[in-house]
Amino acid sequence: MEGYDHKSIEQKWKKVWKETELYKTSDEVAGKENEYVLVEFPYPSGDLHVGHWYAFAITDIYARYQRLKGKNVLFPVGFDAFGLPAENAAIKRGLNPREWTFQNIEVMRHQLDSMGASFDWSREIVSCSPEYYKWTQWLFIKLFEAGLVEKKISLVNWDPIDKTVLANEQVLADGTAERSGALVEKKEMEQWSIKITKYADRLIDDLDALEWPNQIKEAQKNWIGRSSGAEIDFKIDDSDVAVKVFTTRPDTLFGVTYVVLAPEHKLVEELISKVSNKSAVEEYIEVTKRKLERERLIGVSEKTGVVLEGVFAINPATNEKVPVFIADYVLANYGTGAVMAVPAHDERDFEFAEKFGLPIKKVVIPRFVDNKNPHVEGKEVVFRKGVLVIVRNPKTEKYLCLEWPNQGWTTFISGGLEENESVEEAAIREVYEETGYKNLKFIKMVSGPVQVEFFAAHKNLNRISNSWCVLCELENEEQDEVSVDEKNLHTPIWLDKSEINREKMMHSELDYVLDLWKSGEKEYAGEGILINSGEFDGLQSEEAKEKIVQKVGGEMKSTYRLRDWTVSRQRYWGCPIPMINCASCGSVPEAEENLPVILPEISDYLPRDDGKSPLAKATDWMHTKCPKCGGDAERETDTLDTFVDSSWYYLRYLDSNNSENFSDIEKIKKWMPVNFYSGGSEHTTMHVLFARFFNKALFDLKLSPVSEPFSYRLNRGLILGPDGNKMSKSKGNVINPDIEVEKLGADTVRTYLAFIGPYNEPGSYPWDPNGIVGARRFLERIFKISDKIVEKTPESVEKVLHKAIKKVEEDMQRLKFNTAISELMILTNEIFKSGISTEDAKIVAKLISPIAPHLAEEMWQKLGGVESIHKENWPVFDPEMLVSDTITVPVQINGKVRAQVVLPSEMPENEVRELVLADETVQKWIAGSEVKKIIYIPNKLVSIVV
RNA sequence: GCCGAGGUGGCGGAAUUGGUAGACGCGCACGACUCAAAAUCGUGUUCCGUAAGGGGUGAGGGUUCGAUUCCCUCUCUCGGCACCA
Repeated sequence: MEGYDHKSIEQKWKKVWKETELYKTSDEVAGKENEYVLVEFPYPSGDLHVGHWYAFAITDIYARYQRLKGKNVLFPVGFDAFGLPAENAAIKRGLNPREWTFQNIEVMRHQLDSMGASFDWSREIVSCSPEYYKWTQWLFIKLFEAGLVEKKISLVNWDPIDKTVLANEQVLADGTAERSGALVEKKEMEQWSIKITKYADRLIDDLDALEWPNQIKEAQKNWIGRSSGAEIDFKIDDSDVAVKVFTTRPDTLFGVTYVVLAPEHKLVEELISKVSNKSAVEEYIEVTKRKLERERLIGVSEKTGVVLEGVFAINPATNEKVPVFIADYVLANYGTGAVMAVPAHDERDFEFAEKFGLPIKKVVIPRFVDNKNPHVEGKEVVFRKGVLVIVRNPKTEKYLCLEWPNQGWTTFISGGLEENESVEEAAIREVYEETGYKNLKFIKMVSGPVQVEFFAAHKNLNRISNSWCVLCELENEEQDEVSVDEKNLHTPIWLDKSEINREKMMHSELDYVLDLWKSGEKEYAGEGILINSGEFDGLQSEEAKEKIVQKVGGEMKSTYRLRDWTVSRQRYWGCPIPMINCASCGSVPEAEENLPVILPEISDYLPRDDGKSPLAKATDWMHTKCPKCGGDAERETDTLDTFVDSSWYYLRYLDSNNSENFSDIEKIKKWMPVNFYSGGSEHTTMHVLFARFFNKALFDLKLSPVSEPFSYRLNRGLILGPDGNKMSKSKGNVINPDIEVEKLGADTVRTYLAFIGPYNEPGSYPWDPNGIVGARRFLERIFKISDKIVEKTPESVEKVLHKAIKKVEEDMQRLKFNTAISELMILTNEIFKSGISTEDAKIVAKLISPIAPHLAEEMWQKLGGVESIHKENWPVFDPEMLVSDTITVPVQINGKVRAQVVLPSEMPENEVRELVLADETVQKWIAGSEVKKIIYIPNKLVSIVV
């Protein structure tokens, strides 16, 4: 028979599929469930790279599988066609951005077509077409009417290269622009902004119900960055103003020793008249202003700041006056722009306090529950103040410990404080009582109190002990006899520092104490038990938080890292913001009947340094009438961030040709939410978050029937160059899929990419030029199955076939296309050994059809199929075929596989034991030893212990 | 620093509930076919060892008849967040 000619096969079937409109999807098919399979629509850069293939062709496998499983599958495609590259090409090469874009789209349509993907092209959308952006504008106005859009002067991210404002999401951690790489500047500009922060809580909380990969959910949570705490007012002494601070640790309020304002804080202006060091304060503000945002972010270096001399804030818990500083470690745009500083319990405050010599007041002590000696229920609970003594012998450099033979512990010496006794006195007394050493010198406190909860076995009671840790030195080794009681309990031993072993130490707090002993005392940022906090002493942090907030009249509140979404872009190639500025009416949306506000043709696309869009040059277009009062007015000349276009496109696919509405609610109801959404991980905190927000807002406006748009989201992996690096022209490691398709065929590229690794994990896989040859070889073997046709499928092949039906089905469902293909390879190898019947070969064609649709269709037709294979149903496996009469079971002896025995399946356990023990190899291994135990896991293995 | 995902042959990866670790593919080696090569087909391929046997899933410990899988400690890689109060 002739060889596998991918070119003619693929051309032939693509044509047939197109002519028969095989993939045109109805909104409803009787008896079929709808399944919406979506891939992020591509930007028409004009070049379909391997990444697009990985996105679309592999998702197509899933779409085709779902179709075979009897679902009515929608798999649409379109173009996210507004954006900077078009405009930059226009500027650089004198092209019209529209023409440039549509030319690219034309090229990409052909490339996308070459995949043989089951797109319903009749629903194609192009976001830069007026038919589409009319509805982007309409939805923008709906959000405006709902109070979710506002124009405000804000400090924005200005990209000096692209000369436009960027959303926070478009600025990288090092302060450079994601697109241009320019160092982003902060500018105050009047911008349109969408209030995504109003939805912050729902955007976090609704994630819980979604069955998405954890990484995506966590990344979104981190990005939104909710922290729960409280806002508390600190009155300024001798005035009627107050500083509102945000804190997550109201339980440390009694430990506040100063208050810090961000240099940009509004109150600073007001307070500056009162300070006696005005010039120093003004200078500091000037200096921090000049520091770039980036330095402030990454700098992390030395704490700087200046005190407002003569200004004091009043701690509402204690009524103490504390100094007020301004310092740039406090950020103006987070929380309230002011913090209460608790140096004892916050690392940054601690650093600052050390540098400025401010007092450090400890109000929380760590609390430990000793898991090795937990409280025993029913026993008395006794509280005490205690001491933990580390005794050093300066001559030997060894440390004194006690061995408790009955419990197997080694501990430091510890005990309770007696009435009117100081910690130091108690330490020296305890050492004397327990070891007889007479001459001890107190050296220092290793730690303040630490609370530990444990059961004191020798006293038969539960203890809660606040213990101080003390370091003492032995002045000489003079020693008295100790009491018999003490002697029976424990023996003193001297250990090297390195021998003091956490494992053997009695109480859990020792980990903490040992750390302090080594590194010295610093701030304790954890939660614990309150001390020095008046009526709240002894409470745990969690409980104290609410009570303290209540007492001082504060308010429990959350703040977010998430900022509102600035959507104005000072660029040409985008969706015009459909707003009109009227001198008398203010900002007014364009009347609905006048939509779309068409993007005018202009000749000069160059962005301007003054922060205005190139559209400001289209004066005819700009001058218009106010829709409200009819007076002269001007159009908004900024365009929308392209993320607005892509925040709703999945709804437009459902009704892409509707000229009366953005999308018909009845159609949306049929398809939403999207069942499967494949995209790039770079969009986790951008597009996916914006789209979720948008859809939620539309849900609240009753324009979308669901509050979450995507019931499953997958961040797909990355295909690297053959050298293991990210593909890039400069590295010369770019694989052009068009060339691979030409050489080996679309089916081969699909198979290879599906086989390269699991699709449901965002791994990165190098393109292996040999690997794709392997995929081609496999398809050639599939093609040659027609040479292996026999009258009746041999039983050995039949069994493998049914196993494959089951396994491929499972793997497709869980997106492990790599193992599905591996199973098909095993099946193919078996067929090559023994042959297969025509009818069963047709099943094989079905199994491969989602992966290699052209080849499968060709095979199907040659085997006598009439209709398209892609209209068939997934084969059903016969469970009978999966069980066999005999099974081979491994025999483990002492955990090692030593023999294989062949058993009839369903053999009773006692017979299995007999048979196994009689086995020759088993005999050899157990000869001379006594069989202690035999474990039989039916049909799995036998384990013998001797 | 916090949060998340990971670490398995020369390589990509498999092992779905604790049950024969390394499926399948690539590469490599040998063989068949060939004057020869390519293609194809076949055999082998975790490491050490001629073998018997032993070691082995980032490291160390634990639970278990049995651990890549569960628990503890540590380590490294990748991703998100980060002077975020």
